[in-house]
Amino acid sequence: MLQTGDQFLVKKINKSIVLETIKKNGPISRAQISEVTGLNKSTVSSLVNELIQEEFAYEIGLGQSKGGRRPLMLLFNTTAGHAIGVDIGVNYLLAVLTDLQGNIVQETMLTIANLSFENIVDLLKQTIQALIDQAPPSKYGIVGIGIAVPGIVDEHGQILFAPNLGWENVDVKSIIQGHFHLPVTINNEAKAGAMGEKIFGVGKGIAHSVYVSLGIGIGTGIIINNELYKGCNGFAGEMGHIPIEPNGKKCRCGNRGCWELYASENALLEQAKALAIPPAPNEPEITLAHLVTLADEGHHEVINLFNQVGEYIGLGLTTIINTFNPELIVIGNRMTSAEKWLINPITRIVENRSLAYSRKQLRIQFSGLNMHSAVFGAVSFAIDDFFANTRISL
Amino acid sequence: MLQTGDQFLVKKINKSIVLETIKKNGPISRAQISEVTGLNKSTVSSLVNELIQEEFAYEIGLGQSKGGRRPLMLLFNTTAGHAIGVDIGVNYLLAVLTDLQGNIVQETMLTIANLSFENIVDLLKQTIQALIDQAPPSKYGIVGIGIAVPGIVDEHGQILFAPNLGWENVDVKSIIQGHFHLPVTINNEAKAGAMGEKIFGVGKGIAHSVYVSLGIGIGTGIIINNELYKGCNGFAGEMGHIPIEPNGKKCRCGNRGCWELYASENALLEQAKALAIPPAPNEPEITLAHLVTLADEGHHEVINLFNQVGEYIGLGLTTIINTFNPELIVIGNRMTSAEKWLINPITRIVENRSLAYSRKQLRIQFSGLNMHSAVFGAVSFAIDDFFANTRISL
DNA sequence: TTACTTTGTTCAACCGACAAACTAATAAAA
DNA sequence: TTTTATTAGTTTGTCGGTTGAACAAAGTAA
Repeated sequence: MLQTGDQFLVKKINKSIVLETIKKNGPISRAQISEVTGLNKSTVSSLVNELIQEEFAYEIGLGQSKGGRRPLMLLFNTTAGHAIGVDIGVNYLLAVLTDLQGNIVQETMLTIANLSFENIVDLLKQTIQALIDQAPPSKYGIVGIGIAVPGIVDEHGQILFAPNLGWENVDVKSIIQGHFHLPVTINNEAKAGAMGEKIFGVGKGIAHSVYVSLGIGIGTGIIINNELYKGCNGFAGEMGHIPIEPNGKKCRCGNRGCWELYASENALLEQAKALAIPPAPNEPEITLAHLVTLADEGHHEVINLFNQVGEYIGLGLTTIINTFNPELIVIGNRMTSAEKWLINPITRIVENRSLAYSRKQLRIQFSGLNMHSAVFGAVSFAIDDFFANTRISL
Repeated sequence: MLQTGDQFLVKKINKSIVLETIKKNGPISRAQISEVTGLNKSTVSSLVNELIQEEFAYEIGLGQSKGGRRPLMLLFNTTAGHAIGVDIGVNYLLAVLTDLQGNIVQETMLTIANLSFENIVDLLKQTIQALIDQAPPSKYGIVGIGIAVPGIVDEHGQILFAPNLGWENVDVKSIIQGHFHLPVTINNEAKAGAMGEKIFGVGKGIAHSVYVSLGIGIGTGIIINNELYKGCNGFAGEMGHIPIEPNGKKCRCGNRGCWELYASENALLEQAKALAIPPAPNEPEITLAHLVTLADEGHHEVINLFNQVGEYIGLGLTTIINTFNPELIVIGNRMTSAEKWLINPITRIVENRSLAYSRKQLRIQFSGLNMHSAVFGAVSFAIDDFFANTRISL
């Protein structure tokens, strides 16, 4: 059964447009909204009044006159409700409580010692409960919980495979939903990162972009027509496993020469070990942070290593550029900390290898969200779902 | 300015749904349409009557009773108008006149001897005029002209670069539009092929698919959410130039090791030449058809060659599968004639190298449209534009 | 013949967007 | 200061579209 049209659909569309306009351009008057959106003044007035009733917007006072009656300025009520986002990393758990515009109210970061499923679920429950307890009272309360995980998630939010956590076929969604009786969305970490950048980061307002999560492995989140592309089963964007070296190293995915074997943090560290580069004095193993320090100190081997890995990153980006002709590529996750040493080889390869046409309007940027892309994305899923579902019923 | 909602939008949506339902499920009664779409009986009745007035649908007679009054069956009026599609190949020009459902009324195929721009434009004009002259009279006449070209086309229909035709920055759209005073759409050959398969071929009804045009070079057309994805400047899908061998052969695009250097018809023929495989007795150069014949006759070297090229094809498909998680990959263009010798290495590589999750629901099919994918796609652009534009005014 | 179904139309009700007329508030000009 | 023009926001009536109920038409089954 297709989505047919009726007056409720019209109202939903227009009300969304009005709210989005207030969110984006606030403080803004009714008259300006009418001008910007093309909607009639009276339509805007009526919709705005409903939004005020529902506490999604409020009047902040009179604005500057432009030669006539002074406008009544409107603002989005960011604290009509709150949302929770969680990023389950391989050895950490980052959780935030935000208002409806993604402003962080409270944040928890903890290191995971015991990787067992039961332990992580317990930590999840405790952390989320703590955040819920700290949420200021509001009209809509906690509107939802978004969770990002480093693994393969299907279209129903089932976690099929998270190798770095040792999980297979686990239903975190039902567990958390059953425990808190709140809407829960589960998404792959790279997809969440893509949405985080799209809503709160450098991807704001950009229709077609690709987020590349360069972490222990590599994942990508693809934004097409302002929406996350999930593919027919939810598995789109597993570009960490595109073949880059046809006869390259064997990957546990079954393929050979996968991109992430050459361009991820893991790849970098393994090669550093192979070169017998010593770890920092007080650490047992070599770390990314230490490699950056060594490069900063002028360590030639390490600088070459970054060059080499950067070139492989650029090679994968070439595939992305020629395939998607995106307006923006955002590079996120742990490897952003080495931006300084990676940006040159990346741009060199991209400029030499990708199609000039597809590259014309392209920007490549490192995430500015400071490792919060995924958690912001998780939040944005929760908030989007809230608006998509609640507002229909009006 | 965003697309706001009003009653006209609602009507446009619903009328489209009704017409699509008739197209897809006809012969069908008003009552059945109401049931299938969820629209009210009276709404359906009123919209159907308008469609009949406009000659987009007609009543074909009474159907079988299901225990009550016999239904009046409706059919889409495929000949309310006609469309023209042209596929400009590297040495041929294929043009068709079809009805509104893509049924071919007339077809012209001619070989191009003189590749000069002026000559091809002349041929285009003559061929199109001949088809227009042969179109049966109808309410809407020729609704549009769609043209597919082997090259890079921007979002405005400008042909920026067609290496195999020797064209750069030519405005065929304005020329043809000015000459015939009909709407003209220009698209890349692979994008057209993708739409052709989506509307008239094996891709019918499939939301996410990728069409791979294996011809002299390689191009791809990406269907996402039932729509062609063009990217931010119209250049998406240039996957012939994704790097497959990082230190491979130099490509004229500036990159190295591009997919099309290893998996296209050209790649196949060049390697055949390198192996000194002799051409057919009466032909100056080796051809694909002849290689297929040799393979059929058991020529080991040629069979190995097909295996090798097929494996490279599979390698690129792996990238497509892991990136897009499509429901369907359609392989089209000239290399389809070697399906028999390519299908095995392709599936072997795909099964060994692509992610099992992403592959679960995947089908890989060779085009059944017999080299007509692109020309059908060109037609579908013309027809789609007609319905998108005409019907708004109602 | 009667009762029940299914199909398609008609008509009043409703809902939302819109345009025009209105009130309100202000700046600039006389 | 008064007048005029301008901008902001509300009110009112109209228009177009979907909907549901009632109805007529045309059938089946017992």
